[in-house]
Amino acid sequence: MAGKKIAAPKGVSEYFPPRSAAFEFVRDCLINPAKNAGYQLIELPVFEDTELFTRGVGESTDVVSKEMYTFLDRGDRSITLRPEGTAGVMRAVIEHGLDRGQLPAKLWYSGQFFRAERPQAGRYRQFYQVGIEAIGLDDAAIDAEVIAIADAGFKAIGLTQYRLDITSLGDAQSRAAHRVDLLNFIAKMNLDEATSARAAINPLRLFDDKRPEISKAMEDAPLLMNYLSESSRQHFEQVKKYLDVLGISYVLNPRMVRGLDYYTGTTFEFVHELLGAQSGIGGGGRYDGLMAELGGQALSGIGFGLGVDRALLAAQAEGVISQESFVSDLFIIPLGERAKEKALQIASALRAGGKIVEISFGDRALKGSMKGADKSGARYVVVLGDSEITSGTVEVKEMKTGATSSVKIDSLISAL
RNA sequence: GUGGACGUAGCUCAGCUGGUAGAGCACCCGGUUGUGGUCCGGGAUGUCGCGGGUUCGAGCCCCGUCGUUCACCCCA
Repeated sequence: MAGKKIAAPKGVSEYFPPRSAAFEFVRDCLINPAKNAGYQLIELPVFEDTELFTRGVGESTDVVSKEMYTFLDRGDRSITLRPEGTAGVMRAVIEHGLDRGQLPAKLWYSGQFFRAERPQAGRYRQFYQVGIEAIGLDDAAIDAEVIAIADAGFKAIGLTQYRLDITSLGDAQSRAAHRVDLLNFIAKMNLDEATSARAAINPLRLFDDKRPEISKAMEDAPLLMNYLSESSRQHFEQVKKYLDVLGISYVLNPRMVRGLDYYTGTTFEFVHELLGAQSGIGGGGRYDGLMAELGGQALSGIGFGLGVDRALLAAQAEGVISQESFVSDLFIIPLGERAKEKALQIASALRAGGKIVEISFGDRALKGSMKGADKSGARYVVVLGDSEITSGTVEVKEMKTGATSSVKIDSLISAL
């Protein structure tokens, strides 16, 4: 009869009481600024045709080449659990013509994402993200607004010990010009095999290498920032100006690298100071070629993904989440069968009126039920027995003060 | 995928040079009839991650495996 215990799959993040309340709080903090800015919900599948990611995110990226959960479904279709959100949103926008109305199309989403990496502090195989996408607008003001929305979410949580890194990856011409010089520079560097292989795929990656000898050598490497075309440069100047107007401080980081191939122009990253190696709590940027790459019209886009798990970790590291226990309005303790039935009726009436009501079932000892009421943080407690039912009156006890007062059962809702 | 640390009750952990398991918190019951938070008394709980080996005997030693964790790679 004793079955073997089944554990959760490796590396997933799970939230259960009491911490789940903090998770919910953090997630809502990150979502609300998007809603307040007029973004609308898009709810998408967690699995997609594998080709969406190989084409959209880029075959050469680590995410696609070694971190995807890919499998064949029963119809022999290659399916992949989504490793990020933007590609799926673009697919849906193109498929359902969401780009046919007034632009920009402004969408937000939240949910689980999947990457088959080795788990680590703040890095899970299933993780939660909140994201937004603004599609079809080139105005630099939207870049700043998108960044501001992310920033507002982190501020709503109460985070202060983080910084915003921004840079511009420029347009195609900017990057092509820079790439030639960068490859020449790297060719003189005498790298080990694995590293030069990475450099061949995307030379920008070397800017991100944490090994001291590499990062030292890269100090003199040519920066993409100095190769920006005139239009890219102007756009970026505008973004910075709008950020200044918004009072959002940022660090210009020309060595910043993002892991997804589709980024162009403005890119940014929020980095938390107390988090250890996986310190990115959110990031995003422009992806002006993605729509066309996926078969849609050539529209630009900008968006972000924010890590709910990491934001929660950051909030705990900063100690900004108040230990707010669950609080119900009323806790009813029925004594006896008749009282149990009455309690069910009272509770459903009060709940219909929007009150949070719990009933202590199971015929526990009164003392135990009272302890349960205490633990739940209930504001009021009512003990319901035969005498209360016949009199139609209960003693309502306020848990914080211990004071009681008589209330007609029928007028409980107004008394609470 | 690579490397280090760890894996004992629900949680946090103790367990000396190998001799068949403990504390605190939490939980349950009680301290005279139906009112919590303090205090006192009592109680239940573990195949010591799993599998194998060494040994008269292993939670303590060895090997493997799974998991957790930290770092690299990479990223939210």
